[in-house]
Amino acid sequence: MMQPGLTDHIKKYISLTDVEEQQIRDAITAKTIKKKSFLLEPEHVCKELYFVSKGCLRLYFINKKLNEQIILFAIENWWMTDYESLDSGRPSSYYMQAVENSEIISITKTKLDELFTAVPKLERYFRIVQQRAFAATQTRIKYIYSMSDEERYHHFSGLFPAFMQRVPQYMLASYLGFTPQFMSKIRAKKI
Amino acid sequence: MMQPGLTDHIKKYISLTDVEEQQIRDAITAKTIKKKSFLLEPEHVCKELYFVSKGCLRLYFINKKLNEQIILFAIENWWMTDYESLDSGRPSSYYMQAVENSEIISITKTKLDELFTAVPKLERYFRIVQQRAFAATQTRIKYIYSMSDEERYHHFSGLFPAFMQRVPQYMLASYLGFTPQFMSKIRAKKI
DNA sequence: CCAAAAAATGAATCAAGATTAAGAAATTAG
DNA sequence: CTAATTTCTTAATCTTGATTCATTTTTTGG
Repeated sequence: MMQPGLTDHIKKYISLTDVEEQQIRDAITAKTIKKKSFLLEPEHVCKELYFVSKGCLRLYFINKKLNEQIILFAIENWWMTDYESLDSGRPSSYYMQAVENSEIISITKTKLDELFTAVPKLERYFRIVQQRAFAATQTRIKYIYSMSDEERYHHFSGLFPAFMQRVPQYMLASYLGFTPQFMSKIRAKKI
Repeated sequence: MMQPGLTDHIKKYISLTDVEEQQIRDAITAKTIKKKSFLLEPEHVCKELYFVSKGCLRLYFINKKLNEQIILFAIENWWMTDYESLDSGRPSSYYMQAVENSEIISITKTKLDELFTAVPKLERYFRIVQQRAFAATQTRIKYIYSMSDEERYHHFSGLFPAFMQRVPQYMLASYLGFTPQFMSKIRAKKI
């Protein structure tokens, strides 16, 4: 079953000729991945970028206290990769895992670089996508530094009520930077 | 006095013809700004991007407790703007201020958009720059979530000893997300 | 449908860092 | 050179959220 996939997303930002669209399709690989399966594990070099057509991914690492620490989620129409590893060629320190059964489009860094040469317009698409991602992360830092954990929980659940339903609470707690126990405590206060 | 400016930085990532270089020069404005002067204040719409040729900028806001909270520094060869305001046209909530007397290159969003049309190659430059900025912010979030404030202080001062000397301690404390008092406490332990 | 695993809750104690309130040191401007 | 402002430090107390450990609830797989 065909998802409203990558090229549709690209066409929201730039126009594509049929030829260009085909060049893109030739460079990418669609895959279906099951919940809990991994796209990347620590010590492996990250060689691909992933676009979520359907489903949800998380990027996390194991901190010193041996807890999972989620850095980022990606849902429909978001890209995810470990740019640090991808750019440097050094091993990643992250796990990238499907939180739900997901439809993913992957492209290797090599293929993407070729694609940038073949379809230079794509630079624009990625520039815009990257800029949005940066702005979102910037805003996240603002919230981390300006709200208490409890405030951030309420703020986040106000902004993304649907997403709250989609992932286990302990993952949200991790993403928001506190413990599941504390999350329970907040929720118990007022529902 | 001419700084090794923007076009030199651009040419680290893409090649430019003399014509293209001139087109860029025509679109930008160089300015010298004094320490403590503002490039952006809250309630104003951010209409420009700034590139630091020399000096240092900070982006901060006033939090609920009426303290300055620094979101980001920019030193030589970094861009700074409020993408949220720039993209949406809504008023910013940030101050952007020179931490040192600085040499800045500014370009309006309008001019930059024109420049992208005139010199499409620039999309690539900004895509790469944007990607690095995103990766850096991502890494920052990782550190926020995986280290204690004290650890983060030591980590940061290990990575950027020169920068530590450049800005007042209370600004570093703010950037790292804790109070100047706590910073003094850490420093008193062991120097 | 049931057993096992995963996820959520609860309560007691603890620790990192904030807050408050001085005061000392360093910078800056006139 | 000196007053004024800015920056840094110290110490006592307070708060938020972590830790620990146990239990309950929910989900999943066979």
